[in-house]
Amino acid sequence: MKSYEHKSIEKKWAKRWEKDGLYKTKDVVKGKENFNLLVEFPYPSGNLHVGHWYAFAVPDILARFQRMRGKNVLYPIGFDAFGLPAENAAIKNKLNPRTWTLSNIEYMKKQIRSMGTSFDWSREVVTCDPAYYKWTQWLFLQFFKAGLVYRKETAVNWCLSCKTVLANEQVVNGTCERCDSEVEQRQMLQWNIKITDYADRLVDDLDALDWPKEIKESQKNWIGRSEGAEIDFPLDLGIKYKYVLLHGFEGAPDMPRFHFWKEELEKLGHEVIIPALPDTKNPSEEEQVAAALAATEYDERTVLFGHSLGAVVALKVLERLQKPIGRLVVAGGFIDPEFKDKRRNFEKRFSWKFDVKKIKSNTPVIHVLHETKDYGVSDKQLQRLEDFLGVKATHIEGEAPHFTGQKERSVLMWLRATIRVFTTRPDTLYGATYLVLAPEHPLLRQGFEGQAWLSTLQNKDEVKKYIESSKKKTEMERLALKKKTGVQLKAITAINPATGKAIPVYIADYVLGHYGTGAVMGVPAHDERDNEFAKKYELPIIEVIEPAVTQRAGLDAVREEEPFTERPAILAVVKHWSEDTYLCLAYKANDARGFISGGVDAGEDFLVAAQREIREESGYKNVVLVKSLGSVIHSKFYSPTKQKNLSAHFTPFLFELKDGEQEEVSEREKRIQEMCWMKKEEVANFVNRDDSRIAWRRAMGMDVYDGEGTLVNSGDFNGQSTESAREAITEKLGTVKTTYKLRDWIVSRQRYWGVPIPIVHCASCGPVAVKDSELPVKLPEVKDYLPEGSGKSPLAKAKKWVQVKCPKCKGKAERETDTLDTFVDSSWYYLRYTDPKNKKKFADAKKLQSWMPVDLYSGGAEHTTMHVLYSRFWHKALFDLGLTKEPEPYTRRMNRSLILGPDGQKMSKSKGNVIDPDEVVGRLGADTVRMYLAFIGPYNEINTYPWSPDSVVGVRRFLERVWRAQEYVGEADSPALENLLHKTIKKVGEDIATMKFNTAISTLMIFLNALEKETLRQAQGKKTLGKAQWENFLRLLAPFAPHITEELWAAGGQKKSVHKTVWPEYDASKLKEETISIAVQINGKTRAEAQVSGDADKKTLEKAAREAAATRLEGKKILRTIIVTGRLVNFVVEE
RNA sequence: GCCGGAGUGGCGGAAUGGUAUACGCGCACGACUCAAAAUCGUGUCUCGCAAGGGAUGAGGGUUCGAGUCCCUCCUCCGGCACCA
Repeated sequence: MKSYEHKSIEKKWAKRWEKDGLYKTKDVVKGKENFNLLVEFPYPSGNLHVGHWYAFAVPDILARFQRMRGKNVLYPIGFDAFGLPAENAAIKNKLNPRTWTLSNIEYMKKQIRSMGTSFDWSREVVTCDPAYYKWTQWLFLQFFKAGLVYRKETAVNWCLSCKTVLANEQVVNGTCERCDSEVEQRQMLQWNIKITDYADRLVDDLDALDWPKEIKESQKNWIGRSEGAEIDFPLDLGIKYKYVLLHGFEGAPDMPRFHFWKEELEKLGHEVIIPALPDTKNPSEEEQVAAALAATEYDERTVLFGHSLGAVVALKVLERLQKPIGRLVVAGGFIDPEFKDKRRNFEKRFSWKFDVKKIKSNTPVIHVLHETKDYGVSDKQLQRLEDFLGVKATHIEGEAPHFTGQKERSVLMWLRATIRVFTTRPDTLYGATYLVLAPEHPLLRQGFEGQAWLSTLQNKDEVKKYIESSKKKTEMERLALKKKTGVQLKAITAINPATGKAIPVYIADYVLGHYGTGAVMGVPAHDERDNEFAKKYELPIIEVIEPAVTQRAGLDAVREEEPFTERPAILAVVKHWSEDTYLCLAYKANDARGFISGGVDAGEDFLVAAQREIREESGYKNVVLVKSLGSVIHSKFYSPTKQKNLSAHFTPFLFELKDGEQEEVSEREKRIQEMCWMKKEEVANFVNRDDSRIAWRRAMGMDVYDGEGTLVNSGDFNGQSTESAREAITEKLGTVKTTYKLRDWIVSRQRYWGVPIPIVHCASCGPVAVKDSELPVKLPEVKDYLPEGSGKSPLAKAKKWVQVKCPKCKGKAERETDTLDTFVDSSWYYLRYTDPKNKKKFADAKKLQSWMPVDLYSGGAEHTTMHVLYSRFWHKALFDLGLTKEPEPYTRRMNRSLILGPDGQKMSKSKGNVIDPDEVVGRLGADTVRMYLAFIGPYNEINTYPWSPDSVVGVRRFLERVWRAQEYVGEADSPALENLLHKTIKKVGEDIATMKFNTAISTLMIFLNALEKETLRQAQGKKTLGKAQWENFLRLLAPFAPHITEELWAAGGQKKSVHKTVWPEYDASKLKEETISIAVQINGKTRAEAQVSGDADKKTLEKAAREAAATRLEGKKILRTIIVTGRLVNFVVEE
């Protein structure tokens, strides 16, 4: 027999398999079920590392196993070939990024082939291939046409030294990943994809997926959905206006919305006039304008508002005034009678002629509000209005179409200055004692919508300075300086809509501009951050929630269905007279630990009651009240001593003992609880009752209670639970709103080496999609790949390429020069695998259907919230467009572990701990490396495994012993090994299916150990193993070590590849052992063993066990005997 | 801080609520050898001479029986992080 020479064996079979097309996958095979196994395709960095082996070679075991189990398996591979490293290398070495990338791919393909993986290379996908990115562009345009893509001024990371935009992942701790220099936030026009439209579905659809919990959780976390309310706080700017509100066609001054606006404006001290316009069912210009003019005097403090036809009247009024007013607001207005739904009878009674010059000279500010679902006013009409007034309309979703709801709050917002806040705790509204705006808040923007709202601001310079300084603050500084800073907007106050009270307004950078509305209400009593801020700026802290806790676990958990006994009570934190210790009680009946507490008798003073309780429970007589510990703490629990549910309302106090004078505590009290003095730092851990914990935190002055409870100081809502108050207060004073942490996906990259965005900019048509027939828009050749300092992509340097004709109007136009984020490329590559060569479609629908969804997707944990989330979104969007048939792309997702260097550190060149797989493969063989990586630990759990150069040798030894074992193969099956073989077949199959490759391998090792023992020792080297047994063993080993098994298989005379054979079946009848050893336990502890036959019944087991433990059972009374067939007998005896 | 995961020999790890430490590495001793390597054999949680006892991060609970289920705490790892 030759020795095991892995090099020649592996080379030989790799060649043969490829020649035979062993792994070519057909889309449909009759009688076979399809199985789509996906691994993340690699970036062609140029060199394969151990991580790649772990990612590709280990799942290959499953792919091979499933094939042997009769599945038609798709195991594809490709390259994620666009991206920065190529461009950086190109800049550095003056190469073409394409050349660099393609040669890397060639090299890596060779390396990947050395793994012995069963990839179907005929389906290879390369994202930088125009044949691929044609469809990336096409899919992007489908989204563009569906309105999922938009351009927006977005804050981007700008590296001051590289003079380019960086992706978030390239910003590490606020500095540039490459050059370590400062990164600044800049506003730039960027292409965005509306992933936030899918936020809800991306969260909700997770429930139905068979994914590990941690992956689902981190996606949920990342999306960060929170439900709450938006509440409007009107501003009092110190100026009183006169509002003239003009109603529309068929309207009247007493319509609910006019009533609402009037009421709200009057609350702020403004004057409101709503003239009744005549002949409202049959209106004429002359009559209506005259009525409006007669209603009042118009001057610079007048705010003129017109709704619908009222807007036309308002414009006419302005035409005739002698002096200007303060402001004009129109909602649902128009200047011509061409409505999109129907004609109106006033069409001919108005002139539809306006003196725009006059109008504009009579008002310094014009606001045009357009309702997004307006049924009458058409886009064309709106456009004409905008053009006419020279003002861009503000698009708002009203309460009802055309702003006809009962309370049109959004209109009100534009009538008066309003700050809208988002909160998840509307129940704490009465405790809002100030407002805070983010420095980026639109109200603060210079010349905000032309409004002079901040004209009365007293400390303009200070505010400006603060805004400037926070803009300059880098992310790093913001993180480092966690202390809250802010500046008050002086002479401006907001009105708390619940209390009607004036509260101060601040700007502070602890409020984020991009989350919620960019403004928050400060509730210092119930929010830690607000509390910190309020303390610093000495703002009032008003408690509006009394904590309410319910004991849910343990012996004092409330008993369901039993009634509660209400009782007023006290809770006393008592400090030692000389030491820094506190009196705690441990209740004997229920393991509860807390402070002294007790009921207050009818008519009894709370302080007196507290002193009485201290005396009764501890015996101490002389106490002094230090302070009251705030509001009542409501607590529901079960009292074992009283044997009933209690609903206690504790008034908490802090006392200090004057001295140690103590009287004897009654026997009854001693039975109930034990008293002890705990050191200050130990109390928090010792006390386990929630009510006592709250009291303790208050005693230590660190309580900001943000839990549930009962409302106080909240007007009509007093006494309600926080839960119901959230709904009730939102209903009355706000609107329900859900916000997300997830932001839209910015896909613009000002980089060369990516997919060109297939859009053309035309001066008259705006951004226009490139025609399908013109796709792909190929990357132009440029001289150098350095980004321009201006933030333009290097594509802009291809001047000729940029100049095109507009696909719509054929006029002069320019190509978009940004490229797409590479996450776009990888958002759909798994779809292309199903039909990689299709020239007419991104993939054929039938082929998609035969392979999608992916059965198992294995990849790195770092992609959980990026690639995996993006591609789920992408797939859902395609689903909505009817391009895919299923709403989720991946049935199962699995995150892979990380392979560390031998020193337990992450492998890196600088640490010198990098394992070169090519070297190890050369020395020990691909089979050894594959198998070692599979053996290192469970593949379906996330962990970190150091590469162990010693352990890898262990696997090599195993394969060498397998090689030698061919010598033991005779003709007749070994009866001694038959049972074990069938057990091995069962276990290995089960373990591979659940990706526990490590235990599958150990099972194979156990079989080989037994085989050697049997052959070498029992049979002294005779050929004991049957040929059939040996071939079964080889088939079990084949998915792990494909080369050596193929060689041994062929050496045994087989012509067909072992990888084309079927997985062995086990014979259930052969799994049973003749004799087994069972455990004999006494009181649950193993004390002896007994040998019984494999099918022994309970009686036999008990008899054998009694004999085995006879001496130990002597003189003991057996109370119970528990018999578990095939396992153990447990005697429960008297101690 | 919040969310998630995990703590078992010297190391990677194994164990449907049922004989804890399978399998592999390492180590020790032995065989083979002039010798070494390779290979093979034996042993290898801990206390104890033994009989026995103890141990799965710590403490408690449920159970005939807990590494596994429940509660409290500690430590480590991952993610998010002023998200209102």
